This record gives sequence, structure tokens and C-alpha cells, in this order.
Amino acid sequence: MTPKTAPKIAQHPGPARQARRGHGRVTLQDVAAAAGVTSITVSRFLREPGVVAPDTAERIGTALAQTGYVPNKQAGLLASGVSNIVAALLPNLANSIFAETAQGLSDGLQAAGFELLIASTGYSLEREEHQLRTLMGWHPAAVVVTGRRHSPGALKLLANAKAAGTPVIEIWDHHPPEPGARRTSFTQIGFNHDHVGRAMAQHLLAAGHQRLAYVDSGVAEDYRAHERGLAFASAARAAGAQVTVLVAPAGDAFDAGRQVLGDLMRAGPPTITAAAFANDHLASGALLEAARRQVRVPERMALLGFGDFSLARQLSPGLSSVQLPRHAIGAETAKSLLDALRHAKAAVPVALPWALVARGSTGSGS
Amino acid sequence: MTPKTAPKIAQHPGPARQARRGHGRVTLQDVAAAAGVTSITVSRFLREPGVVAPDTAERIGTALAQTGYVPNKQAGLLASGVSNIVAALLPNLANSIFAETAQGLSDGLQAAGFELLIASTGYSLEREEHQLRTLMGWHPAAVVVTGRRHSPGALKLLANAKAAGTPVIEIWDHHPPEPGARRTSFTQIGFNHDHVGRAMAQHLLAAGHQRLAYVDSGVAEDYRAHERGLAFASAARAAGAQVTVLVAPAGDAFDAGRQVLGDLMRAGPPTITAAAFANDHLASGALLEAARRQVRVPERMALLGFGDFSLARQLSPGLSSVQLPRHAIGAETAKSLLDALRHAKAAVPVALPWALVARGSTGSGS
DNA sequence: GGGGTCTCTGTTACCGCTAACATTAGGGGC
DNA sequence: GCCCCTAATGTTAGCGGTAACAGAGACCCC
Repeated sequence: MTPKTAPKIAQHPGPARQARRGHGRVTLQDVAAAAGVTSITVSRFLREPGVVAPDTAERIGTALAQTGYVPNKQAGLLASGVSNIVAALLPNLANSIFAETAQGLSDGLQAAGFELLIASTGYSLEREEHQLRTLMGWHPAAVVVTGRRHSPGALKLLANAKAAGTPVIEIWDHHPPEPGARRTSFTQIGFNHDHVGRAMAQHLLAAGHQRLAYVDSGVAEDYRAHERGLAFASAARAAGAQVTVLVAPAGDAFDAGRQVLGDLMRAGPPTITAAAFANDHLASGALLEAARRQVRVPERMALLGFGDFSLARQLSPGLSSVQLPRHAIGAETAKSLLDALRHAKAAVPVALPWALVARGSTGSGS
Repeated sequence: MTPKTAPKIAQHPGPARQARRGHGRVTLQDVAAAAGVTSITVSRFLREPGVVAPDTAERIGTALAQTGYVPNKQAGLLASGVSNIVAALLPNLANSIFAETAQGLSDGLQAAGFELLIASTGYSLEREEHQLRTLMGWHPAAVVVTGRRHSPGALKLLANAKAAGTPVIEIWDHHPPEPGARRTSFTQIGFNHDHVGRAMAQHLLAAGHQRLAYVDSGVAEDYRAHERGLAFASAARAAGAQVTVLVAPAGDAFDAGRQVLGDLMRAGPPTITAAAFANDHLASGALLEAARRQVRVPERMALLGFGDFSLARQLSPGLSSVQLPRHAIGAETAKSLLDALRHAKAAVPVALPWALVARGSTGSGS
């Protein structure tokens, strides 16, 4: 049996080659045929309706509606060589902290006709590299990654991208380059976690506490939480206070926070009187557990969170926390990116504001 | 000035056409040249390393490492005509309810070499249609949408996709087709919201309540929450109870829940003694507000949530709620999808289990 | 030793679309 | 009438890969 082909009519010599066309989808050619023009005219019409003659435009419009044409992005991007894709890598989407950033990015990019391709890394550098490798296959117009720590392979991919003129932005961090480090530097949009850690310590010190604890995240790879802890500890110690660092157990963050409260109460002597947490979930768990155990907050134990989740101010006493530019990081990144792409220049780094919100759990109001 | 071209060496006649190649990226051709083979050999090596001779494989491996080749997905997918993309549309990513579903989908698909393209609709049918139109441009291998209600335009797109052999799955719902409705039916993977609403009513009735309220979501387009409310009300009324339906104000869901508690206390006579909520955030807000006002839960007011967020069992009393197959919906969808694609058949619908978890807020334990 | 089979690599054409250049028809100035 | 210019559309050759088919050796068997 010869392969299935259309009957040949006076065709040039050569073997019957199996046609690859026909995945059943409507192409520009089909639309063009229906409108009595060639495909390029339809292509032009789609990008700028004004350039074709009014009656042609009308026929093309009808043809488009009739056929239900859906443009093939693969073909379009390949042919034009320009990409309207922005690739973004976040540790996590389930966590509201990053979901809002994603939302901010998405809003800003969509308005400008860009598409967002998101992947999550689960805080693992290995997964980040793998995801990045996959994303780069789409030849994105820009790349957004979270934080300034990456695997060597990922760094190479990012450096290559930057060298090829693709803007690369690191979000959720804003840190001066390490003195000795020799690596390509990328645009940073976020805030300085050292500053936050220090401010958290100062807030507790100002309330008169001298025996402090920092409760680090159970996610070992969350280096930003770790950095805040280091800054917290060093600021507190510089002021003559004592600091214990605990690591929250893995699993449900509320439960972990509950459990940590027990550890905090048991610690000493000397007794710990105030604790700062890597995130609000942990802190909320501790606050709820304190209520259950009738531990007086903030008198016996002051609690300070990070992230200012909407739950924080609902508890009683309200949870003091650090309010973050969650959405702004995404929005600013989109802005910076678009600017860089439009003017073919590097994206500008941005340091975004954060604020320590004092509530009842560290002493002030309710 | 003539356009910049390479010096021509005894080239065939014809005008100098400006080269379009050269976006600065490494192509298969470059790798092939470095390895001393043709591009097709490298292409084969990439997909199945075993088919090329061992020493060729080694040279190609070296060439790949040297050049830092990143495959161009646009070109690959276009040429092969097969897509490894699954497009998914969810109302929201910031909401943990859907984030976990996305995670389940992503896990299942990534293991099978598929890529997930996610977009969010913000519960708006209009945005859904727009996003769907955009996503279809990638010619995905399968399409996942949330719920069974779509705009006419979106329905047409989905029907076209299904007709072209692309599996289409509706998640988070599982509902018998409406009798009169004339539309293409798609595979559903989720649960029946009528059943849940009824069970919520029965739970409160069994605890002896006769004056009930259903607090609907502030998101008008969340028809599933609305359906649960209708089923709740009709089941309760069938049992002789009275039902009031409230709509939560927009804005922060905790605050809305707090506010609703006030409304519930003020309602009557006769007094309302139990309320079911469209989600756990609202219910938690009400529960926290009840604690603040020293309203006794469940004696004076029983509260029942939906979603069983991790916060639910942390409060005291614990919030009774409906535990949902959040992750399973994603995982099952991935499974069903992969099966359908592998065997070129329709995806099988799945009804997934949910469970009403009784805690202190409706009477039982702590 | 001839022919068959297997392994490996190459040639050609094409995926669906767009950039660059070409062509045609009509309009206006002199 | 001729020329030039503009507006509208067409022709050709890719983008960077992959499918289908072809061909060159090596090996084996009778």
C-alpha cells in the first residue's frame, strides 16, 4: 500500500511524500481563501486592521468569524522572532505572599499585551534550575526569578539570557552585591531583609525586652527568612540582649507555631519574653496557642510576625507584623520590565518600602 | 547604503535579501556544526540519545555543553504538530483553594513531560473567554476550565477544541446536565455542590436548629457558592426550618464575616441560631467576632464553614467545615487527561469525595 | 558472493506565520 | 500623456525545528 495521498495531477516527478499538513485546525490560509485574498493580507489585518482596504477588511472579518480562526502562537512567534512571553519563577503559588506578586505581575503585563508563564520552585534551587531550563525554551522576552541565590547552572542560564539582551529581574530581594562574589549581577526589585530583621529586633528592644528568640522557617531553603534571623540576632546582641534561634518544625505552619510556643515557654532560665517569627502563620499559631494556655500576650510573651497576612489583625490581641509590598513587587517588576523592553535598556532596580505594624501582641494597642 | 549582508561569494543571481536569521541564539545547526553532524542527528539525540552511535553521542554532548544550547519550543512544537501544553483556567490563584488544585495538576503533568499554562479569570466569565482565546493560541493538548458555566464565546471555543479532539475538562463541579440545555457536554471532575449544601443543612438541623442562615460569598459570580446556598435553603425548608440568605459584603473576607455576625445577631425575631457560610474565611471572621462579643458558640450561634482551611481547626472552638478534595481535583484531572491523550479517547468524569468535619462551632467536640 | 537486514546518518520538504521586497492600480501635478 | 508617489496586495524566503524517506556501510546467512 502506498501512503495515503491526494490523487496526483501532472505533478513533477518525485515520490509521493506523505503530507504533514492537516491537524484539523483552521489556518490563515483557510481564512484567506474564504476572504479571497492571500494569507499575508489577513496577517496584516489581524495586527493592524487599518492597513487593508475597508471592503477587504469586511470580507476578512466575515471569514474570520465563519472559520473560527485561532492564531497559532508557535508559528507567529517563530516567524517574527520576537516573543511576548515573560517567564517568572516563584517559590510557591499556594502561599498568598507570592500569589499576590504574581497577580501584580500579571495585571501589569497583560495590559501591555504580554503573556506570563509562571512556574514554581518549591524553594528548591534544583527545581528552579530545571524549571528555568524549561522556561527558556520559550525564548521569553524577559525572565523574573525570586531571590538572589541560584544554582550554578541556573546562574549560567540567566547570564546567557542577560548577555543576549533579555532583561533578568530578581524579585523579593534588594541586597548590595557581596564583595568577593564574582557573578553577573541582575536587576533587583524588592527590599533588604537585613534591614527588616534589624527593625524587628529594635521593635522588641524598644519595648524593653532583653531575652529574645527568632523562630526561623521550617523551609531550610528560605534563605531570606534566615537572613532576617541573622540580622535580628546581630542587632539584638549588639544592644546587649540575648537571642535564641529556633527552627520551626515542618508541616502545618499553625501547628508548628503552636508547638514553638511551648518551646519558648520552656526555654531558659533566663526566660524568653519576646519572639520574632519568619512568617505570620507561625506567629499566629503561637498566638492562638498562647490564648489556649492563658499565656498573657504581650506581658509574658511578646510575639512579632512577618508578612502582615489578613489574619494578623483579626486575632486578639492583634498580631504585630511587617507589612510587605507583595503586590507592588509584581507591579513594579512589570513596569520596570516593560520600560526595559521598550527602550532596549537594562531594567532599573527598585527598593520597595515595607513597614512594621505594631499591634497588641507586642505591647501597643489592642 | 545597502543593507548589511555578508560578502557574497559567487552567489546565484538575485537581489540581496536581508537575512532574518541571527537573534543571537544558539540553534541546532550551530550545535550540529560544532559536532560535525547535521541538525537532524542532534535533534534525534536530544529526544532519544540511544539512537545515535556512541562516539557521535559524545561529540554532540560536548557540543551541547560548549554552546549552551536551549531548544526553541516554538519551532519544535510547530514542526512536530504535537503540543505538550495543558491550558488551565482557574478563578483565582491567590486563594489557597485553587492554588492546591493547580499544584495537583502541575505535579501530575510535569511527571509526564507536559507543561502547564495557567491563567486566572477572577470569577469573570468575560475574562475567562478572553483568557481562553489567548490560551487556545498555544494549541494546547488539553484544556481545563473551572466550573460548568461559560460565556457563549467561551463555549464555542471549547466545543471547537473538543471537536478537534482536544480533551476539555471542567473541574470543581460535577452536575447532571440540565434537562433543557443544548450545549456540548464536557468531562467534569469535582463534586456536586447541591449535595454539599444539603449536607450542610442537615448537619445543622440534626443539631436541633430551626432558624438558619446561609451567608453567600461576596463574589456574585461564584455560582457554586450560590448553588450550595439554594440547596441548603431548600433542604432546610423541606424539613420545616426557616432560612435567611445573606450576602457577605465585598472586601476582606474576615472583616466581612465579622460584620455578618452582627447582622445575624440582630436578625429576627425569630432569632437565628445557626449559620452556614460560603467559605471558611467568612466563617472564621464570624467566629472571631463571636469570641470578641462573647457570643457563645455553638449555644447561641452555631457556625459552619466551607473549605476546611488549615485555620479552621486552630480556632477555639474549632470551626466545623466541609473538607474538599482540593489537591485531588488537580491530581485526578491530570490522570484523566493523560489517559485520554494516551489512548485518544474522551477523559473520564470523576466525582470526588468531600466530608463534613464537625468541630466545636456546631456542637460536638472542642 | 549475492541479497537481506540492521544501524546510523543525511536530504528534502514542510509546520503556520511574518519580514522584506515586488508589483499593481489609481491619483495628482505639470 | 508622462512621471512620480502612494495605497493595497502579492511573492518569496525564511524562522528553527521535525517527519518521511533515502542511502551508505556493516554484518549475517545460506
